[in-house]
Amino acid sequence: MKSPTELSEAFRSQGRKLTPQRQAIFDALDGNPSHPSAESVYDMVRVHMPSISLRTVYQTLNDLTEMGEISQVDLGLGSARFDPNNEPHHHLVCSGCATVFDVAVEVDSPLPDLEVPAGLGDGFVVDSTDIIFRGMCARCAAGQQPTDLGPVP
Amino acid sequence: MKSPTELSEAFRSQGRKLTPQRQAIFDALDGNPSHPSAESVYDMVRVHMPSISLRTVYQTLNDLTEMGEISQVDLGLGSARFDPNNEPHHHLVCSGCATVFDVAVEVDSPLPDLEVPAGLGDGFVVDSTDIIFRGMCARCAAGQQPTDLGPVP
DNA sequence: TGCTAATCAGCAACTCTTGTTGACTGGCTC
DNA sequence: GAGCCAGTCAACAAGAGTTGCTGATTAGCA
Repeated sequence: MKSPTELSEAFRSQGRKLTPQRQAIFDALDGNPSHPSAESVYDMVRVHMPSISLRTVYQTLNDLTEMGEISQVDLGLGSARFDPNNEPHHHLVCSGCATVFDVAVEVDSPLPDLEVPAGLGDGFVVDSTDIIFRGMCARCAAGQQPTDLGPVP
Repeated sequence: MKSPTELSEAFRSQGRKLTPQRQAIFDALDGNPSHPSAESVYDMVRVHMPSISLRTVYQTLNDLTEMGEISQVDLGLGSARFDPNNEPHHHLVCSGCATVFDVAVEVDSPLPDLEVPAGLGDGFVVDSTDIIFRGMCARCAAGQQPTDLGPVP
């Protein structure tokens, strides 16, 4: 993801206005290795700006998603997660603490080998491939507390 | 998935009661190649049993999931989908009509090649791998109406 | 400084799902 | 067949997550 400064420029260059609320959200996302939910971003931003509303956080996250600066991923955790990592990657999801890890995996052009029920998926054009590895992170597997990143609600 | 008759037996053998509502739900799922949502199953069942409640459909689908007869998948479509296909498989999701197709894909032991940020996901034990191919089905890509299966809401 | 469109906060409402509750019923025993 | 009871039912409401609406506020520009 771009730095907060670069994001500010990108916002301005698109005719969007730069507000303190948005800057606070940029800061919260900057260098954040977790995959925060909107609620989680809201909590982080409220520390410095208690008056901000959850509505504004959703709006700004959606704006960033529209601009392609972050991506919205649904990992089946009940809420959408926002991912500042724009490199091609997939996800490890810990079923213990709901922490999400990025992971780089090469999947070699899977489509030619697809076995699709006749008449159903043939002719399907694949735009993107999401791979989600579910399991337990080392800490949870060891019965310890989740990593320092903690559960991202 | 088992046939409605086999499911009835399975229910009885587990001490669960067999009600007309449940049988109607078994029938709706039997041989259903789509990946219906609870609401969609509800609609199908209501054709023959208008008095059934959505609550009962959820309850029965969850019972079947608990019994391992069907599986619940979250494909980021806003609602859970129930998948009678118990064979190992992955999913094609059409972003046009939200139709879900089953697909058999071999992914060769991906973990050894994982590149996980140091200190984060190392030691992660993978239980299951979900692969979701997103794109357009042939009909939607051609700008036509969705397949006969129709949009599964 | 003043204007204007974009943005804000707050509220309500929406969708999906599940908890609660009192009434009903399938399956068992007698 | 009658009676019992755990399991199941429908209806209602509520919870979580998200978004639409609206009047007030504000960033950015001239």
